[in-house]
Amino acid sequence: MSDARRVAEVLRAGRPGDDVLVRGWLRTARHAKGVSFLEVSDGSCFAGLQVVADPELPNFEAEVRKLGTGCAVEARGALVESPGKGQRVELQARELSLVGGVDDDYPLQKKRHSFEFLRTIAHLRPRTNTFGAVLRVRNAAARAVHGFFQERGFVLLHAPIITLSDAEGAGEMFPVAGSEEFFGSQAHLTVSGQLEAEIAALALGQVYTFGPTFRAENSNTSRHLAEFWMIEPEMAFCDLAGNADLAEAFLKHVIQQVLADCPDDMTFFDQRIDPGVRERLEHVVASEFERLTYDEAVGLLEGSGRDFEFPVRWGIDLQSEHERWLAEEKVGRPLVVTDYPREIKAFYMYLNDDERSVRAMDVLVPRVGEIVGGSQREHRHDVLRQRMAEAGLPEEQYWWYLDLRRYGSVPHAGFGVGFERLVQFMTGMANIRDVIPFPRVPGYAEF
RNA sequence: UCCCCGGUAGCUCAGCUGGCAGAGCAAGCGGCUGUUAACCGCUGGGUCGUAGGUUCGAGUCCUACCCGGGGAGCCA
Repeated sequence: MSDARRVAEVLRAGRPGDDVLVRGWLRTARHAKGVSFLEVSDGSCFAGLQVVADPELPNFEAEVRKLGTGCAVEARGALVESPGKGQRVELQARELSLVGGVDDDYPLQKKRHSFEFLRTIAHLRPRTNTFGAVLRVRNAAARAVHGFFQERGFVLLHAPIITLSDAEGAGEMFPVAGSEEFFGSQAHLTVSGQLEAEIAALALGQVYTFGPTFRAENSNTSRHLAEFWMIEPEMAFCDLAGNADLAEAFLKHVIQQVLADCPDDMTFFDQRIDPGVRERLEHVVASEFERLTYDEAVGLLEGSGRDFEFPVRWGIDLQSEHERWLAEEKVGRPLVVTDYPREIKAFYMYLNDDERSVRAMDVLVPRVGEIVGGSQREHRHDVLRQRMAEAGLPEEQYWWYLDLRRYGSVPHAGFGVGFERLVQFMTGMANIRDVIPFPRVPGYAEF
């Protein structure tokens, strides 16, 4: 049984005089004439613990003096108040042993690396300040996602990853090799758990999925991945307004939790990655989200006096430049745009009485644009059949989806959130490939 | 997939109208009584993304391809 303590706990609660054992990896080693300073990080928090080693150690000359960045060490000794600046306490080593050395071609240096380079060494980048912080924030966000839904009585649904159904409109799918022989039909990796979530919502009332999804789209951008994690709540007896309210509460809850759980990591993002990100997040938590219909949004855009690359007229889908103008300049806070033209949205969205718009919604936030997309679903059997016919979809393939509209159908609604987009928004990281441990993008699936 | 920019030492980059391949950091060695991305000195380190082409001569000019970045489309 180990009596080792985690650096986060030692820095928070350690008292001078404590006898402490820590284990971790050296961020940096500073060797002066008769003393060595080792910064030991174990990943438990942003900061490392300064370990002081002096010549009394039996292995001082033979081992300690040769320690460098990346070495795995184990240090035991007394915690003392630090006479130097930069840390409250430090560990005066009584025993210091090298657990694993590093070859001299260790690629991580005690200096800034480009994120492009770090991606090529994804097996080592979690040891950097930035990726340690990203992974801790990602963890806190995932915990907050489950916490939000669990507190409200939502049931977690494990949607299938291999699927025969083609969730229309979501994008290109990865085919599963050998699926024809094995399953008797061509199967693909899922692009969305929404249709299965609807099944569960119409039995359990309120459910959510939180799992990997896959898009074979040839998208080369800083906001797209071929494999990403998506959160999809689905609620029975719920309309579009209730859906928007849930999305607003959800975003505020997750952001608030991350700010509370990861203050040091957020300070780093605020100072070094994206100045102002913390204030932006606090603003989102504090503000009421604006609600606009698509008609109103188009009216505002047309009256903006701005010369957009893509001209605005009723019927177009809103472009990135339009979304950002609305969120950043016109409204200055998150907003929910609802009731889009039927032609630009999916077949399963509820058709409004005007018959030209559907009950779709997008949540737009400053800097990122669309972060949540959802809708009230079409629950009327005859209307859904007609919409599928217009979209050219075969009823045979969606027999069970149509069945749900014949047996106890109720109004229901839900939305989807890309988890990495959310982490991007919260950390201010510019490229989505740098907020997932092992990014999959066109031409690249290493690690 | 489209438009623009880039690829030179382990990393970050400089290299002019074509003419001997450079710096800082890292690494190795040495020095320095308490450092904070410590500091000082010395040494080693190159298929200039790949393949063709032009030229007496190509890191530099041309073509194709690969990879990366920014933007766009698609979307989450």
